Amino acid sequence: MAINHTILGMLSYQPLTGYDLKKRMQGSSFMPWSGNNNQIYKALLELTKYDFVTSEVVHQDSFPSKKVYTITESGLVELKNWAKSKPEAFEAKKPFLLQLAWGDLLSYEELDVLLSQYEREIEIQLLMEQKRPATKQLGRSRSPRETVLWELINDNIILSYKADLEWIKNARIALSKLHDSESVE
Amino acid sequence: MAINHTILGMLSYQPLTGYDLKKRMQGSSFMPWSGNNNQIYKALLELTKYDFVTSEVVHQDSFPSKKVYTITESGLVELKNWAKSKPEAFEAKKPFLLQLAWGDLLSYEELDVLLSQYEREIEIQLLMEQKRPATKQLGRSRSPRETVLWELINDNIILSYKADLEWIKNARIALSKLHDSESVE
DNA sequence: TGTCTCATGTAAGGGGTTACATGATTCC
DNA sequence: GGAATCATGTAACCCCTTACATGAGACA
Repeated sequence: MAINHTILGMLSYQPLTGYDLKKRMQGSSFMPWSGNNNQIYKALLELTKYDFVTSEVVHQDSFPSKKVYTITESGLVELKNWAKSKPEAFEAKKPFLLQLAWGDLLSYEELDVLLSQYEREIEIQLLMEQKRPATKQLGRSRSPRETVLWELINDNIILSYKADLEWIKNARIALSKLHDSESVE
Repeated sequence: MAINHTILGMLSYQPLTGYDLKKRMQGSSFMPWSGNNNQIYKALLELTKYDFVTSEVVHQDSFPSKKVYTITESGLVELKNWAKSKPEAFEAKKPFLLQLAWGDLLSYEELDVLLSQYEREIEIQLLMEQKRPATKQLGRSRSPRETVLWELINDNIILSYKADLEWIKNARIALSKLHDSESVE
């Protein structure tokens, strides 16, 4: 359950409430969760149970009371151990590839519409990613190295969109060439 | 629920049993499901309910009886409409990026071990993908264009691994340069 | 008056996973 | 004798999502 460790990670910068965590999660794209209440408040309960975090209720005059969570010593140890643990390969869900797999049911025109729609979609995602102020949500950098790490994360996301864009452009060319050669015959 | 349409797609080649579908799903990497019974037999029930497939029980002497599913006319229409529907962008789950995000807790040595483990992991995935006989599981090609589509799908998967490999190599270089510059100071 | 922000939680349900259950045959 | 293949299904559980519930203050 990486979401628990991700929360620990965010708390390693500073104490935060569930509400804060939710906003940070929603504002960052390398955290693959929607940042819904259900997950976050449940995760905080679990982290409390394992003594990885402690919480303190803070009363506010003009706002509802909030629970501020702070990472513990053993929480930091857990976070570091997780950060060192053997990495897994990524898993991609690409429903577009499934559509393409049965694309032979479509005409060349329909296929090209499909491909161009996908191209535009990926372009939009890429632009949104490039506009986004990187990883600023996660607290101030603790070292120059940490800044580099965040840039690398950002690069990875951007590169995966760029790779898909390259691919789709070549795919469109390949299919239009095939179309031309077939209409000549 | 793309799995239902994926099953329709596989049935568009030929009638198949749930067991056949499971094996095909497990043998192909662009279908992001484990191909477990629960999903497949439930999906077949649902497809039957909507009259997108019909089934026929075939008795066998040396094996258990099997239910062979056949796609209907309306199932084919549904499949084609889905194939034309507006494509979504891919979604990637990259737990490694989450680990990297808190990588500043590690030493340079620990970080490089982590990066090299990831590099090897992606290399292994890439090799497995390149060894795999593409999309041969899904029935014989119905047209030259379909063959091209399958090659494109295969390319996409391979390219996404290659893009990540490129990235991790550059990441390691960037971090080792930073390390060198810091140890000089 | 209505919507937004702050703030914590619960409910219902979809989608996915592994493991279990059964039972014959085939291959080492 | 033991594992693998053929074949269909169920059970338990995890993770994640949207929507609901409450309730005050700010802002237009």
